[in-house]
This record gives sequence, C-alpha cells and structure tokens, in this order.
Amino acid sequence: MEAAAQETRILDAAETLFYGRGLQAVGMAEIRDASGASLKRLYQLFPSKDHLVEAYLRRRDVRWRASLAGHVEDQPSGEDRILAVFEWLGSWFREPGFRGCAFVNSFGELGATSEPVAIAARDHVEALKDYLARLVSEAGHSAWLAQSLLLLVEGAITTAAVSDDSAAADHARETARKLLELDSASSSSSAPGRG
Amino acid sequence: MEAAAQETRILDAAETLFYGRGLQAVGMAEIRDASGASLKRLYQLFPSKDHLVEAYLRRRDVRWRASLAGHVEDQPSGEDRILAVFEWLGSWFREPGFRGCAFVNSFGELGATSEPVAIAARDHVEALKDYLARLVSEAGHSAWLAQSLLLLVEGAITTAAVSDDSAAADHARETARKLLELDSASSSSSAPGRG
DNA sequence: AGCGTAAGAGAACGGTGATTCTCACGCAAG
DNA sequence: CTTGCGTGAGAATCACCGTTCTCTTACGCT
Repeated sequence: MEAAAQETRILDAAETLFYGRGLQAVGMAEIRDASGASLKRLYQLFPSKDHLVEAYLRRRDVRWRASLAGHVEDQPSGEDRILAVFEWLGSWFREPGFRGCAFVNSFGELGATSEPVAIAARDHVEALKDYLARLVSEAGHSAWLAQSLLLLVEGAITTAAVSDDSAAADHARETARKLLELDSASSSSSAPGRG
Repeated sequence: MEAAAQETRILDAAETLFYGRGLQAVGMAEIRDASGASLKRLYQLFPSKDHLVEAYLRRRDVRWRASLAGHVEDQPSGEDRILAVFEWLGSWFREPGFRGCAFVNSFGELGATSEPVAIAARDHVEALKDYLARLVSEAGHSAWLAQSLLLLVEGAITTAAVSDDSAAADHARETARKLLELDSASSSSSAPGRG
C-alpha cells in the first residue's frame, strides 16, 4: 500500500483513539492494530509517538476549522454567520463520542511537559480567535466582541464536555445574540459591511 | 508523625505535582519524595493512586471554591460580588504555575477511562454553577444569567491557560458587566447602561 | 531464475511505574 | 530482657510501553 494512504489510515486511527481516550492512554501497538499498518511502517512515517501526537493535533486543527467554516459559510448574513458558529457547536456536542476540545484536553494532559503540544493548542485557540475576529469584523461589529465570543465558545465546549450537556451551545448562542444586539446599539456604524 | 498530618502533607505534594504536571506524568515515588512519607504509609492512607487522585480533586474543589467565596464575600453589593468572581480569576491566572482548571485538565486526561475523575470534574462544575446561580439570584438577576457567567468563567480559565493570557479575566469581567446591564434593563427597574 | 531490497509479524530490549515484599529496627507490654 | 507489632527504606515484582531488532517472505529487476 502506498505511504500516503497508510499515513491517512494511521492518522485516522490515532485521532479516534487519542481523542477518545487520551494521549497517554493509547499505545503505539493499539494504533498499529487499528490502522492495520505495521510498527515498522508506523515509525517510518512518524519517527516517534511525539511526532504522531503532533501530527494528529495539526491535522485535527485544520479539519476542525474547515468543518466550522463550512457550516458558517452556509449563512449569508454577517450576524447569522456568527450565530451559526454556535449551531455548529451544538451539532458537534451531540455527536456520539464528543469529549471536549482535543487541544484543551491535550494541553491539560501534556502541555506542561511537551512544548509541541502546548504550542499546537495555543495555535489552535489563536486560529479560532482570528476566525471569530474575521466573522465579527465582516458583520460590522467591534473587534472587542470577538474575544467575548471566544470565551463563550471555549466555555461552551468545556461545559458541554464535562457536564455532558449539549444545551451549552444553545445558551452560548443566546448569550452571543444578546452581545450582538448590545454591540449594535453601542457602535451602530463602526465598520462597513464587507471587506 | 500522626496520620492526619501525613495525609495533609501527601495531599499537598500530590496537588502541587498533579496540577503542575498532570496525573499520569507524576509517579507515586515522586509523591513519596515530595511528601516525606514512606511508600508504605502512602498506601496505608490511600489504597491506590486512583484513590489519591480522587482525594486530590475533592480537596482541591473544596479549597478552590472556598477561596473564591472568600474573595467574593469581601464585596457588599450583589453585582460587585459577581464581578469579584472575575477579579479573583485574574489574580489566580497571574499566579506562577497557573495551568488552567485542575478538573478540566483531569477530565481531559482520564475522564474517558476513570469514572471517579469524570464525576469529580462534573461535580466541580456543577458546584460552581450553583454558586454563580446563588450570586446571580442574590443580585436580583435572572437565573438565565448564571449559565452565561459559567460559560464566561470556564472560557476565561481555558483561554488564559492555553494562551497564557491573564487578560482573559478582564475581558470576561467586562463581558459579564455588559450582560448584567442588559439583564437589569430587560428584567425590571434599572438605570441605563453606563456606556 | 537469482539477487537485493523492503515489508510485515512479532520478539526483544530498556526503561518506567504501581504495588508489594523484605528486613532491620524502635518501642511498648509482659 | 524479650517478644512482637508497626515502621521506614528500599528492593523486588509484575506489567506495560516506546522503540528497535530479527527473521522470513514477497516482489522488482535483470
């Protein structure tokens, strides 16, 4: 089998296992079994478990944000796009096996001992923040709002995971809606509609 | 040395190490060394590492909420008490060694494989939610607001930890202040927002 | 067909960690 | 004093895990 396809299968297996059970709870042998690759191939493609963990996080970051953006872009209006973030969150929370933010979980588990993991988590949050800032800006709202939305998103993910309560997404959305109204009232004509 | 004092020293050592580096990254031998107790004593007081982890989480929950409540109660007015939550958060974030929420971290690391850990984390969030609900109620605000505050608090903790940015507390406080104003305006008698 | 290379299966290695066991010792009761 | 229990220090045990090595097989190329 070609290397690229095996790399995909390995990363698929790693993602399912790492996300579902935690980084340290999953051994290389289990990833080998789940991916169908041999240990030798595994180590050829990823020279160590650390490399595999980082690759898992990097790929998940890209896919997670692409999925979010995909849903958001179904909405035409700027404010609806912002609210769509929370609807996407809600559908994610309701997926079986939802277990919170892979990056926050990984940060909590290994952030203190692994620079790459800590950096990957930070990059992910940073990228999310930038994305929210863009949505907020395109909707003609103040940049300040973006940080509030980030807090709501992160808070909803954490709360939904720990309390196993997908309604956190709905509540976050309603809170965001109020903030949006408030922001419209206070800075009515701050930015032109679209860039 | 009496058992109670040793138990305290063990839990102190466990808390520092578990919180600072993660549950699985810390071995019993290290806790033995840091606490000064013997391995035999350690296992007498906590029959397994799982027991010690749970005891660590339970004690930390009580202390964490007591510390929060202590700061909050310095404020006389209902709304100031709510805002004091975020000021307390800010001073926590600025402490050296701050590494996010012990419960969220533990949940991410072992929540999938350890019921006691998952339950301890959930209980902690639940207790925090109840506390916020009480503050909100005592300030004469709608119960709805409490859940929004919970999202802001959790979001601020996560963001501050991952992005190493203690300003998340300030932003969460300002967001909370706006929500408070909005809630005053919508629920009943109140002054206009202060702009 | 014959040779060289790469691959897979799985054993082996080196290290670590949770938990238990050994042993020598202090001390209290007889 | 002696006996026996509880203790601390640390070795021993048992299992697991990341990583590497071995051996055998399969295949490409000439």
